[in-house]
Amino acid sequence: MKRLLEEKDAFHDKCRERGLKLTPQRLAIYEAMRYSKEHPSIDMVYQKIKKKFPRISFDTVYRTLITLCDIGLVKPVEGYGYTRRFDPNTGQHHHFHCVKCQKIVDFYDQTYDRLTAPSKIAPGYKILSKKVVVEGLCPDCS
Amino acid sequence: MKRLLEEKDAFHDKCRERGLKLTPQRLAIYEAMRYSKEHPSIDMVYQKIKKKFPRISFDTVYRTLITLCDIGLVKPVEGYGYTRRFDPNTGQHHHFHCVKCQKIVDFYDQTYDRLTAPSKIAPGYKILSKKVVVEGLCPDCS
DNA sequence: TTACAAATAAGAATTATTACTATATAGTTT
DNA sequence: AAACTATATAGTAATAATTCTTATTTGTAA
Repeated sequence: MKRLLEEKDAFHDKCRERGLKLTPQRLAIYEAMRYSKEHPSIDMVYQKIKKKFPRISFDTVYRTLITLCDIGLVKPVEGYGYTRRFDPNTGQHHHFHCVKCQKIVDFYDQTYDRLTAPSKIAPGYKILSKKVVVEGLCPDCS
Repeated sequence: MKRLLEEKDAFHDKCRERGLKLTPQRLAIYEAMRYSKEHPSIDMVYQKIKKKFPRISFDTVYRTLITLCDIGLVKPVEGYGYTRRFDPNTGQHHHFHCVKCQKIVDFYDQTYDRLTAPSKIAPGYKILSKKVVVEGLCPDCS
């Protein structure tokens, strides 16, 4: 309970900081993302939110997810040509993609975290993030 | 010139092997991909091919790129929610993505190539590929 | 509590992706 | 070299994803 309140406040502060209004829709979208594990698409979030806000528009969910990316509360997930998906986990981690069912699984690995940028792309390039993407078949599909 | 012929033959053989017919369209699409450096989208390939084959349909380009992926001559590129793009480089390499202009740059790094799969995702998961994706700003954008 | 900038809903427009069908063609086989 | 047949293609239509427009509503700061 305390944790919930703290997060709500963190979100509150982040919005304030950026001059964004704290609307119920925006908060609901953030919370739906925050506790999701499935790296949802815009439509998946929209379907979930609709249960609480039957009158919310798809566009609001769409814009809000982009906004949440802009302020760094969620991240777009790298994908292979299907729908865009989002990740509430903004910390350093890596992804496994199932090539069959398109499931995306987070994993943590210190070796991967410690990778340094190769010197070849260093000069002129400003590096913002590095991550390892593993593809294969998940236990359900293999 | 010799190299060109060899590649044409390699393509020829690969098609034969899979029971695919060697059509001028298919060859043109393959060659357009083969010598591209920009990780083109379906539409980029279509626009290029149209100059040689004004009557080619978008669908043919679309289907052919999927076919080329199926037979392993090109690979879909991991992307962040924009249009699907393809890579003629099927060897082990890694990508830099410019977050501003969406340019994708190949790079090679032996340390990255040698990464092993973390034990956490080993049991049950069948790993097919691993690659490092670096995001940031390219020299033109930074 | 009022004014105002920002956010929303609703729907339309745009762009991307995929599917369908009649015709044409590559690669045989006769 | 003519005919055959399984694919492949062009043309177009359908579906899905993304973005824009406009009128209205709502947080927030004064």
